[in-house]
Amino acid sequence: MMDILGDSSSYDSSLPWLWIIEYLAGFKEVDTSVLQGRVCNGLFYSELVEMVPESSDDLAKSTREMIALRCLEDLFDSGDGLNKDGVSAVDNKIVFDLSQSCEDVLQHVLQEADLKMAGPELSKWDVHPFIMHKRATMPKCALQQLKDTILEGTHPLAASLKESSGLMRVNDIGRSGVDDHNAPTLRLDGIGTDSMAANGNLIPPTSENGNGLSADNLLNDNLLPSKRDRNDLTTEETAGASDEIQEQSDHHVNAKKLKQDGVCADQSVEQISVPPHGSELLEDFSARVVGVTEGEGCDFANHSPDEVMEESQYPEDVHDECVDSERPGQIVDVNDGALQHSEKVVGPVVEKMPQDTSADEPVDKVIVDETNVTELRTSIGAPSTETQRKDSVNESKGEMEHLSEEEVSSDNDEYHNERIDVGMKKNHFLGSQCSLGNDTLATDGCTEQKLCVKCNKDGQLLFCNTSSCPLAVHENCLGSPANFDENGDFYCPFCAYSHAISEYLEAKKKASLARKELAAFIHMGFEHRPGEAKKRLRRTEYIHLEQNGHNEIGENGQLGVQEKETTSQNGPFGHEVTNSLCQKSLGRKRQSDPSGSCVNVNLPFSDEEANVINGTISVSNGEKVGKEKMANECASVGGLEEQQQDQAPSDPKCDGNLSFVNSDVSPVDQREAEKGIRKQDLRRASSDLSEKPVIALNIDGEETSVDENDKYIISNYCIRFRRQEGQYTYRATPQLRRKKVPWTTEEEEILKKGVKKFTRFDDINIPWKKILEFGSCVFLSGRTTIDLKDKWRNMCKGSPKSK
DNA sequence: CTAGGGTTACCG
DNA sequence: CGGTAACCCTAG
Repeated sequence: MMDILGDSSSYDSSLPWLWIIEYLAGFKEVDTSVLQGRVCNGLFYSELVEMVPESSDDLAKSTREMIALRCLEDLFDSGDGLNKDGVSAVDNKIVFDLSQSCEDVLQHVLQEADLKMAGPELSKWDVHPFIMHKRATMPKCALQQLKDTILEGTHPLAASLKESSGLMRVNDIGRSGVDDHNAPTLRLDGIGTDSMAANGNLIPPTSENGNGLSADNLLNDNLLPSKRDRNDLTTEETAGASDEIQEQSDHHVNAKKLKQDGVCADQSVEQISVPPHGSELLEDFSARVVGVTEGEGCDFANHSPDEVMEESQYPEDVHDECVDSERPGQIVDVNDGALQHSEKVVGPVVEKMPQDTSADEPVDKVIVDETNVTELRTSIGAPSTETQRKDSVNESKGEMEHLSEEEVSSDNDEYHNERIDVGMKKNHFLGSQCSLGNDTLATDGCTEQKLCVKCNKDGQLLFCNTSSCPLAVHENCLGSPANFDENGDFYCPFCAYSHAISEYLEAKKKASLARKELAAFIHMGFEHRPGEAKKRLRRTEYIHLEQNGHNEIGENGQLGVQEKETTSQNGPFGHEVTNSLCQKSLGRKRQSDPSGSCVNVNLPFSDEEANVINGTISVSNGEKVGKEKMANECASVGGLEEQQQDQAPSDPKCDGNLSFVNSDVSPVDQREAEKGIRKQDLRRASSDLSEKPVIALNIDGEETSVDENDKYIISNYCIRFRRQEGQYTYRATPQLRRKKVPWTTEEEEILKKGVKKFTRFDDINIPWKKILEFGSCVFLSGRTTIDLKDKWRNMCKGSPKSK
């Protein structure tokens, strides 16, 4: 027998075998990183096989395939797509040892999918449907059976395996009377937080695995919210099933801990059945319920009706992101295992639905469940991905494609979530309607018995035409006209809605593509008349800086498209364009060739001047840091801008068009702009680089000089810039000077108070920072400690007594 | 982080 | 053009 788990002969009882078994048996999405270097144990595997001799072949085969698929998934989860050598790429990506021994299988799988032929173009979107399909066709009963055998403990090797796998810990501790024979239950009964922590096997050893993952990390970081959510479900339900006070206490302790992550531990089962994030939960639910309740039902496709539907209907959308985010936290822990039990008790079978854990935007408004769901979602939806989303501005690459995808992705997230919600709602619905008896099979039974899911009565029923949807309902019970497609097939409201979302997403993609093409078209237009465009740009004093090879207004006058759709009041091409460009442009400055090539700068003054100025620009490493901050801040100016939107410069021509705003640096004092660059002082001159009129180009490339109003905004821009310049480290490159921002009387007052408050009579230094914080609510946002100091100095000059 | 000298913008 | 407020730069 091939030792697919590696060839290490060491028998480390602390290895997380539980995870491995869970993973293998249930296609669990284990966080494989924690298994790195720990999965080699030939003895263990041999024993496993020995315990299930009749299925050992299947075990080996399916295990290898599962692992290979997992490798494939991991690879594509990274978004890299396949390299020319898919397998080697996988090897690089998949760090845990299992992959090594599955190379041949993976190779085979790849060939089967003809993936290698696709090469670099192959995207994970192409792969996931295949993977899911592949999985659906693979048996997993052998592993499930294996686990069962271990847990039953009748086999001579069961004891040792039980212990080394970690199964014993959860199985032996607090097995309750409601255990199901066929479904070895991993329970948390009697295991409080402390005992869990003490149970080394339940949580991967921290230091040993080399991942730096602590138990807490695993619980709090690796486990995704919904996973924890489910844990809560588990514990809560279990508590409910037991009268042991201690047990409940432990559960609550556990729940409390988990709750810290924004999970409401007090959610009822029903509430939990519609979790905020849903995806992982669904995944696990699905897999587990199948494994446990269906016994020999090894057909993955049979497990979750909608899964197949989703599979077929949303192959692209569903799988691209669904695995992405579920992976990091997928760990089979005790709670995880305990869920099996809970599910059996509870009943509702949560189907696998398209997953989208990257959905950082809670879709409260579309949540189909009642009560606390919205709150749940809100509390959980954001954490890990929120920042990523926010980073979109900073990481704006100026690539149309990039942004488009991002935009679509963002939007899709919402609808992925929505679909998840629909699916969950469906399950919840089915569960609540059919599983009055605490049996997950009740759901199936309900539909199999051809009873209306609404009234539980038979009669003239409409059956959802989605292949795997079990829903049957009386037309009268629908509450609205039945949905029939063009073929006259009925689709239940859940499937109909899911399908509608799918179509919507598809349309979104098309729109995005169309816009991309439009951008390309525009780009081409300028390419064909570079001179004209260039002239225009010069005439309008448009400053262009090149970055990363992405053109906005290129040196040739090319107009690349930088757009970022926003939902701001300004519509799709509002301020974010400005911000993005602003940020980008600064980035360009940072990256501009120190040699002073002026090619990327279309300055509003003569070439000579430009050259002179450029010659003075040198970018030191140290400066990069400072400017990096500036760039970031520039992006953040958006917040300010939003606040000022009512006053924000606008030009009718820009509305609805692709607007290109010279926000390269800060906008501007119009008067200064009129003066142009006439000072010989290089410092001033280079500062003035930024003080050009804001120019907006409409889609035709016509420049539109933005209204010169609103110095306030400008001032704030400048202030913000300066603020980020930070601590005035040495700057080789002259910086723009901030606009003057007069002190308000309120500011002066708070300054006085602050000085009084924080300065002792004999103090030599005044803690301006504290004072700034003290009066932060009054001080204008751009004020710095230096400003305070200077202002105080001036105040003292004018009125020495004030101090 | 702060102090203090220097610089710039603005206004009368 | 000078005064002043605000900002900039550098040293410690």
